[in-house]
Amino acid sequence: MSASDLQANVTADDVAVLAGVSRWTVNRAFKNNASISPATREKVMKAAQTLGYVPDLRAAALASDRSNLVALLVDDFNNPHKLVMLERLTRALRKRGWDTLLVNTLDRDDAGPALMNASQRRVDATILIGIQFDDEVLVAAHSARRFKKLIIFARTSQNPDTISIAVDDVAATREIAQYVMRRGYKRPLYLAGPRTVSAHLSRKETFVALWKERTGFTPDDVSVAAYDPNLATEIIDATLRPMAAEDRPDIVVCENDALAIGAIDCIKHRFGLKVPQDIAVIGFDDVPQAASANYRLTTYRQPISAMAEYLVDVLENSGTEDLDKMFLGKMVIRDSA
Amino acid sequence: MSASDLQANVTADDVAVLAGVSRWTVNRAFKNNASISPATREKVMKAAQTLGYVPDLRAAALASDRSNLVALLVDDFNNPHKLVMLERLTRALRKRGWDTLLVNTLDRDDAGPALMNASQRRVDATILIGIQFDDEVLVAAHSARRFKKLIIFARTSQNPDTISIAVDDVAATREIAQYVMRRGYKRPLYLAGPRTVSAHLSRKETFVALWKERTGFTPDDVSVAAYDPNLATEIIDATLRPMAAEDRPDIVVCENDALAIGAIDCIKHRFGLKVPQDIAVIGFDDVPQAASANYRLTTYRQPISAMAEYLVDVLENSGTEDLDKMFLGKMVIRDSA
DNA sequence: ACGGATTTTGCACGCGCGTGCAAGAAAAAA
DNA sequence: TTTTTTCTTGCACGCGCGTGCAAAATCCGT
Repeated sequence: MSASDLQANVTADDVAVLAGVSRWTVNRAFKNNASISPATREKVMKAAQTLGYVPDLRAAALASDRSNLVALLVDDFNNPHKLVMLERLTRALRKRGWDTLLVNTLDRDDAGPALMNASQRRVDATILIGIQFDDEVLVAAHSARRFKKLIIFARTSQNPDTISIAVDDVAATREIAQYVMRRGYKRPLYLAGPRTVSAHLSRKETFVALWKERTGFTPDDVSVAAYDPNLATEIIDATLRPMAAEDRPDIVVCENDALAIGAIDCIKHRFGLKVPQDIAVIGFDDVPQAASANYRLTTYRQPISAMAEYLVDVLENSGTEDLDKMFLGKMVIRDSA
Repeated sequence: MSASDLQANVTADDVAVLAGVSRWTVNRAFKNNASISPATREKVMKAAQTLGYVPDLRAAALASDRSNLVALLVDDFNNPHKLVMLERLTRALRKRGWDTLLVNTLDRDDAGPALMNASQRRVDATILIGIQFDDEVLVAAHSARRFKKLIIFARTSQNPDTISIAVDDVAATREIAQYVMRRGYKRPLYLAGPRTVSAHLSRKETFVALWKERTGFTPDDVSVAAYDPNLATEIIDATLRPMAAEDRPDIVVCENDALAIGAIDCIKHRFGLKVPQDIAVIGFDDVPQAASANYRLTTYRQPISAMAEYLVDVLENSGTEDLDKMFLGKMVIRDSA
């Protein structure tokens, strides 16, 4: 075997021999705040380099019971906003030394198995970026003590065993509602996604309550089974089709941009109407394509990066205090409403 | 401690005691093809359930040197097609017992560290779903024997140390070129993404060569630094702006849908032209929004699911034969060309 | 009920590293 | 120089499970 031939499994012991130190010193050289002299560290690193050694994080996790690994459970890949969240989260996590296990919750009944999956990897935290997880699963999972931390990202949850990092939906919805009123819209239609257990805190309920309180009228609302633009297109079609032109809503307020985009497509292409002149549309999230010339969507931007950073703060925090946090986003006014 | 109180760290030993078997029998009960009698397995499983035990995959990976874990390196979250690939890959992997480590390659120089990251977790394979990785990094990484398998997904690579699972770009581009000619377009403009090392096999080069061979004319081409619709919008704007109307291309052939969508936005909203009447557009990938009423994009669909399934086949294959595979997709004709 | 074929179960050892402390070396103070 | 003080290094033990084989249990036909 020539000198340049690298072995498949180089361990810290091999490096130790070459560097003339103990195995523990080798591992210390790779730790950040370890007490080791610069000279030794350099010596070790050089030996490691020639041998092609990198520490084995499996063994480290096993020995220390800390994996620096989080599981990200995702159950909806139709919403383009998920890609944004994935990017921001993985970026914040990796920058600060955390790795991410991406778990696709295959279908509605797969949340349990997916959680168990994460549990078997002994991740330090499990993060939910979805909407279909019902609270019962969470309670069951957490009461089994299988998760050090269970974090609901970008969705509020009043489950006490859970840490929720999300935008303040009530404040956001209030801002949206005020904008809609201020612009003089009279007949809003609320387009919502799937109904979850905690629906009484949802954007739809808040909007409807607010509108009724201010105007005395209860606005219409419809919902679809998933945050899928195509479903939005179909339900708006089905809703507007039988209406006389003068009965139509003058604005469709959507729970998020995925729905708003589907709604706009429907309004423009199925009915040949103009947005916002005939029917305005307002979204939530500010997905990348909301800014495109085709949509120019008025929407509400969540501070995803700040939320992701806070999430890592939470991970690095070992305390037991209440870590829920609500963020404020801001409206992005474009041309659709 | 009450009976319903579950300990934090239940090990196979605990379950073994409760079930009255040995520790090894407990772990066998959780293995798929282990030789164990149904009765014992059930007994073990019941004990495991009451204790809330699940096997520790870290320890299993350490002991067996197989992790059933793959790393997915992604360097571009702008292209909506990535979300599709992520979904299909994680689905195929998880259905067949594999977990996924999602690694965000933060910037251009981060490919090396990202690879090392995966290496430290001792993943069974590393999958690249990006375009900016240059071959040198790959060669260096693989020659260090740090990866059991290095798979390039949805992009061809002629690197011999690498397994490439991709659509046959030459065949696909030929089909597209033939379609463009058959429809009578005369002045195509090719819109490409970032130039990689292996550019001589790329869609652009193939298209340009083919067009020249058939017509004698070399079509114009432009490229952008990332597969970002906004960049596509800008470059098309900059390209068309100074042209006399009669000099404009009659079709923009795009390396993928992300660019095509940006091109359409530009053509329609910056120039007020009609697609396809004034300028046609053709894409590649068939992203979800390509089907939307706004775009109705003619494009080429890759068989991502089949490719993902094949990828898992490759993972389960321990042989050393050449595992590269080219897939054929199919054109999806809509209204944009 | 018995001998052999087959299935099921138990176990010694190792996977590679962390923890926490104690011994040793180096630097600072006297 | 000697004594403290501070840094640096070494180490026993354990983390939870897999491997491969041998012992035990079960099965089958007769």
